[in-house]
Amino acid sequence: MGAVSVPVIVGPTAVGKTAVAVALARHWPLEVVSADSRQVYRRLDIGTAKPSRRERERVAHLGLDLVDPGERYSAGRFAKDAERAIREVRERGHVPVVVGGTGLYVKALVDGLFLEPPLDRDARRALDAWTAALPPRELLRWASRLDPSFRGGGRQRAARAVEVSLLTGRSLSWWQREAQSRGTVDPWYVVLTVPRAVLHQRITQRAEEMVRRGLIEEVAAVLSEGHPAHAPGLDGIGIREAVEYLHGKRTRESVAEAIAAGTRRYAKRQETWFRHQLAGPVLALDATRGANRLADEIAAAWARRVTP
RNA sequence: GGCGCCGUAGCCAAGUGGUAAGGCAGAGGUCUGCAAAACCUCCAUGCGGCGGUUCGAAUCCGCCCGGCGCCU
Repeated sequence: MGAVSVPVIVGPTAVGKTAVAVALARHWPLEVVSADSRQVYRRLDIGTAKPSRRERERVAHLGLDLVDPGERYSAGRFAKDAERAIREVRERGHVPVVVGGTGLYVKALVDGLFLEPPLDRDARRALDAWTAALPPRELLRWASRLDPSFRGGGRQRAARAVEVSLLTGRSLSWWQREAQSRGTVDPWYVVLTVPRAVLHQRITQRAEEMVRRGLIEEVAAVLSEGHPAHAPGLDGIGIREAVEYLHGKRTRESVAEAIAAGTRRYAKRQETWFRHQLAGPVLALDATRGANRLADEIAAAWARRVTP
């Protein structure tokens, strides 16, 4: 069976992806398959800017609230979850639309990752502890020793290269080259953009709104469940700054501005990703216009595409 | 009016005679299981202005401008 054609709406944070998806629901009986690495965490609703209850009532969203803040999620898990979600939506006779800003997740779904052999959990944890304690220079040396094709990229990637090599007996680049899987989704990309200055303005507004709507209280509640500050769910922009405040490491007044600054940098990285990493047809739309108008254009373009 | 201190990039800031550190912000980029992550590159022919001393001045001298403080 060949890949199925699926609309994939991407764009930087705060560009208005959710609003467009909701507006699109007037054209299609759609369900959103979220591609967002932060919104998978339960209870962190404000901090991850999840779609509102109202929006979720209008359009079903899959892929939110999948794990507790202490649990690690991953691109590989996402690819599996999203494939299943797409299948289920289709079985219901609805149109699956992938919506999200996590480029790697979209790539994992569309292009596939390499077929990772099962890694021994305990060995992995022990290795994690070892690489984490290694001086950066040493870790990089290990990575290039174990994987001659290691291209650098800092601690995190070096640790991954070391982990795969040591646990499987093959280098990471070997796996990437020899064990590549294929995605099951044929993407039809819609990239939403907005002039940088406008985006920055929206980001500032969103950051202030998060704090006003109770971000800090939300994070305090999650922290009180006993998660360490470095729990997987707590390292997102917004959450991080709230944790810093709650731990006395920054003032309450500085929280919103720090969130905005972090979000601006993140949005820039997202735009770089979407500029260079998407393979497939791309409909680029200026999202300065309203969601309804954008939805009209997307529906029209889609119809032109699928009806020869 | 007098005296003192200060003026270096959008912001913070080091540098007191040898050819402008660093950080933040910003821009561009990399990307195969932590990706809201991690990492890379770029960003002051110029140090408030004008003169002077010197082979050489952000650094020393004079005047001017701006800010702050104290005195009258």
